Amino acid sequence: MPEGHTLHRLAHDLTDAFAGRPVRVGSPQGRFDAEARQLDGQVLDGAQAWGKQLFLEFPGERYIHIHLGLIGKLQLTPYDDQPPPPIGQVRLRLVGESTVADLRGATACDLWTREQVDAGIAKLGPDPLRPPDAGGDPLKAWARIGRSQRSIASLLMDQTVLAGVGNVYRAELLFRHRVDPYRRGDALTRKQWLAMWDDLVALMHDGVAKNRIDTVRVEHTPEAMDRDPRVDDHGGEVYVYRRTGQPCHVCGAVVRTAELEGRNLFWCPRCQRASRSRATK
DNA sequence: CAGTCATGCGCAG
DNA sequence: TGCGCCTGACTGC
Repeated sequence: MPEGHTLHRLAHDLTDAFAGRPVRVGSPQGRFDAEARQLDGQVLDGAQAWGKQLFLEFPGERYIHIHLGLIGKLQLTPYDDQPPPPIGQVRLRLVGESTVADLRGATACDLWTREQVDAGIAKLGPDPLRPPDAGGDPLKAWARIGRSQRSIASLLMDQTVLAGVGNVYRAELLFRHRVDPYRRGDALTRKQWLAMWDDLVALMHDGVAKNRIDTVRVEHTPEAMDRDPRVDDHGGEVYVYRRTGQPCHVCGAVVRTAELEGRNLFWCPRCQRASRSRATK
């Protein structure tokens, strides 16, 4: 679930459901209790995402900073009469007029000052889901990528290079641009990078709108190819992500996987032919 | 029904 | 480099 599109979608949905009115803030699990008490009953000003970081803004320049990590979820549930009782380890619960939001399993849920938010954002690279003049400048990422000997696969997942891309968008972006995951950053051209960025902007906006990651072009959809749709918990239609051992939708070669920096990498060895300058990490 | 693994990342060692 | 976070879908017995 949580790549950048998930957090931006949550920011939008939270603003819709809670902003501009008093919100009950609690921590049924207890771990965020002291902080929740300080915010309980205050008006939520709004929610914003930057990469995979989510910020809920309260009066007095106080922000709830949330990072879902790998297994975290922020679940919004509409209710009519009474909010349903919390289930499991709910670290943060927001209750609005007709919506309840429950946070479980997150890596981070802290109360931050404006200075902490600014410092946190300053560490992040540009976010494809932000406007070019407000944090979405692809040249800031290129300044790092274009002179790096590290692999493009490693660079794409480095949130200080660009913010919001996770393992699915990484694999799919590299496939769509026929780039070997191990190609060195400095072996890409500026033009190639800008084309990848533009594609990422479109893919991730589509992800926000649909709340899932679909990356196959129209000619490679299940309907167009007369094949079965994807059925696992990921759900989206993709070219290579978690398709190890299956035939590439484009060329039929067997999709490969390898571990890189503790994460699985997926690619088609034929469509994404290895370049001469391959990085080792 | 126990075990595995996952769209992430900070920190201990 | 490996663990913690501590959810939840899927797998194999």
